[in-house]
Amino acid sequence: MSKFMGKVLEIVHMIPPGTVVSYGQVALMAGIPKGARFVGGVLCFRGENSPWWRVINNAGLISTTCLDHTATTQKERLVKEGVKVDNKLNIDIEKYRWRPNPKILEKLELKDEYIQKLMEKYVF
DNA sequence: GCTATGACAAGGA
DNA sequence: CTCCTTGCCATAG
Repeated sequence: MSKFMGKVLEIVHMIPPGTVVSYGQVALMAGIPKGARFVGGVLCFRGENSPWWRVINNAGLISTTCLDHTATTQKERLVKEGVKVDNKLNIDIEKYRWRPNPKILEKLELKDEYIQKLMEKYVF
């Protein structure tokens, strides 16, 4: 397991139940500002032991194509945690988005510029 | 080291 | 919001 894979999984494990994050957010927190696509690959390959269903795209839609983790399964898991998902797999991401504490960001040993972007984009 | 690939993102229409 | 195009990154082989 490479260091980025570990980082991504580590972050996914931190996501609290009932909240969701976008691939781009996870990628940014992992130190890969534009590696959103890579996040999906990691979740498909190593998603068995991670809450992969709390990760959706920035448009608030479930977009999994992984045969082992179907969209319907993801929807059910989210609904079970209290997240509303309509028939079109649409989620009010801004309402359920996870806003990580500064302590967590600090723990990830992120560069200041990444923290700045996270604060501007998601927390602030 | 190079190419192809993927559960994406951002910007324009 | 939807649809299309372009750019991205790390990984696998």
